[in-house]
Amino acid sequence: MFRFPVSLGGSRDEARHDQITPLDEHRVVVDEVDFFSDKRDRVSREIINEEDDDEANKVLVKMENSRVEDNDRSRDVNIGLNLLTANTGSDESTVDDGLSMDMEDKRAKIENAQLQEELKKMKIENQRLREMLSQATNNFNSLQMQLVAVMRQQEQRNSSQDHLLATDSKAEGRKRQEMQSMVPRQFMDLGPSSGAAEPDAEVSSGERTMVRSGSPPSLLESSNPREGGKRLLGREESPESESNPWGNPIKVQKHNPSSSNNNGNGNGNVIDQSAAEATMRKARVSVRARSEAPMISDGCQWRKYGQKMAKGNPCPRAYYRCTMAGGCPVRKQVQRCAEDRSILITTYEGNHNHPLPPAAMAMASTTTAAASMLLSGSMSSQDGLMNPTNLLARAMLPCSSSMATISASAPFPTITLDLTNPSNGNNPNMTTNNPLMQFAQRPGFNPAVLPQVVGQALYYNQQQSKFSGLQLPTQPLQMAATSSVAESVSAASAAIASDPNFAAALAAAITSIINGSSHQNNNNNNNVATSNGDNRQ
DNA sequence: CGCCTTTGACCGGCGC
DNA sequence: GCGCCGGTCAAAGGCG
Repeated sequence: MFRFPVSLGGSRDEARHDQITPLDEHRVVVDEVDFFSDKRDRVSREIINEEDDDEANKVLVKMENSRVEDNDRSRDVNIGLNLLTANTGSDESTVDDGLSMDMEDKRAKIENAQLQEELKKMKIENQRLREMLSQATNNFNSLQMQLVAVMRQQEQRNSSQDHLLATDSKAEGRKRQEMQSMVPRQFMDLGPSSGAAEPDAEVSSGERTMVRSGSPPSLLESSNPREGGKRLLGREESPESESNPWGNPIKVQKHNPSSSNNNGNGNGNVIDQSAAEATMRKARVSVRARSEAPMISDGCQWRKYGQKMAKGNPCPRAYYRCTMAGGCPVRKQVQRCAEDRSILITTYEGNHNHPLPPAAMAMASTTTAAASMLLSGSMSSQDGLMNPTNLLARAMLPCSSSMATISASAPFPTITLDLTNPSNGNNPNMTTNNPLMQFAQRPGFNPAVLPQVVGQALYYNQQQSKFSGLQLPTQPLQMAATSSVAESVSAASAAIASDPNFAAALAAAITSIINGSSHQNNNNNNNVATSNGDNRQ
């Protein structure tokens, strides 16, 4: 299972060999691999599915030939399919010279029937692999972030060790090492790969959700049964049993008053991880977008389960939960902005525990990335988590003064992605200067796409902020900023992989980030606070 | 009939 | 302890 990220991110052909070789149905595999290519291939397959069998074969051959330049395996399969038909004809003509045309027709019909069955099998297999791809893509994005975080921590640890040798006592250095080494474990435990790689192993008999829905564990929840114990069976897993589904971190601390100070004893890490997981469930991604529609379309199916009048806002707040799979913990709140009712504020919580359609992948990745980011902040310091200086000034602000913010006033960590016009911004031309904003305001833009990129970029920058700003306070800010830019590009690349249509605008945005990085160190964060003003939860 | 929305009630957290 | 508030539940009704 851990191969999925590698295969998706690296050489595609090698990955195919790894996974395909054991299989006998090489035809199917090639077509499935083509699934991974892009939407164009998907459209091609849909066309194929609508064709008659003979026609389908022709079209299929045509499509594979079109990809021969970059895919030798396609050629192999293509040849295989042709040989199947050609050999049949040639055999009959050479060996069975005396056979009548009826016999040939019968054989041809049999061949057609066989091909038909094979096509059906291929379709089923394609469907299955498409779901696997969705899962793997999601896992890949999260794993990639975790890997980079772990690698950077390793670097930071090395540098901090040097620094500590000169300044700190040995005991202090050991303590810091312990604190730092804790975070990567947390990341890995929280990673989606663990849940996706061994979903069955993670399912405990007491997990009502798993039993009920039969779907694989959530990317985040997958780690809960292992570490969290009973308290982690929140409402997202058993909605009827408890009232607080996401386990307020404060509450966790109440229940575990010695949590953060117990690193010394054996339970310290477990308790910290529990608190972090609770924080994870509380992590929110809020999207502000101009929309006349009651909801932005994010590819998921939602069911409204409540509506409340929020204080200070004449517009009611609607509560939705994901209904794409039973027991899915993902919920969202939709509310119009009090100041500008054309702005729709959609807040997402939780992570899906089921395969997602491609259209929904963006938001799922966003929530995962955001939760990881917020968790990582809470692991080291709530100050670091809530301090927008660390997070936003280093990558986002050069591009947009109000595009993404961390809410310090909300009772739980919230990332706000502002895709609206900079009504509160200082630069009225930002809409035209900011590539992301340009993309966000193009017709047909799905606001759900942008958060994926921003969330991942924020994650990386938050990581950088945490390590440089909090654990290594003496490190020059310039260094952190430079590094964070590179990682923003890395995070953005992952997003491109999942949404090719966004590549152009994103590339421009990243360029903007990089170009602006030289100025960002001196930027103040007034815009952050301003844009965050109406982010009330 | 099943699914969805609506809406009042309920519950827990939090501040005073 | 009390009240406020956010979040959720669940009954009732609508809709296809």
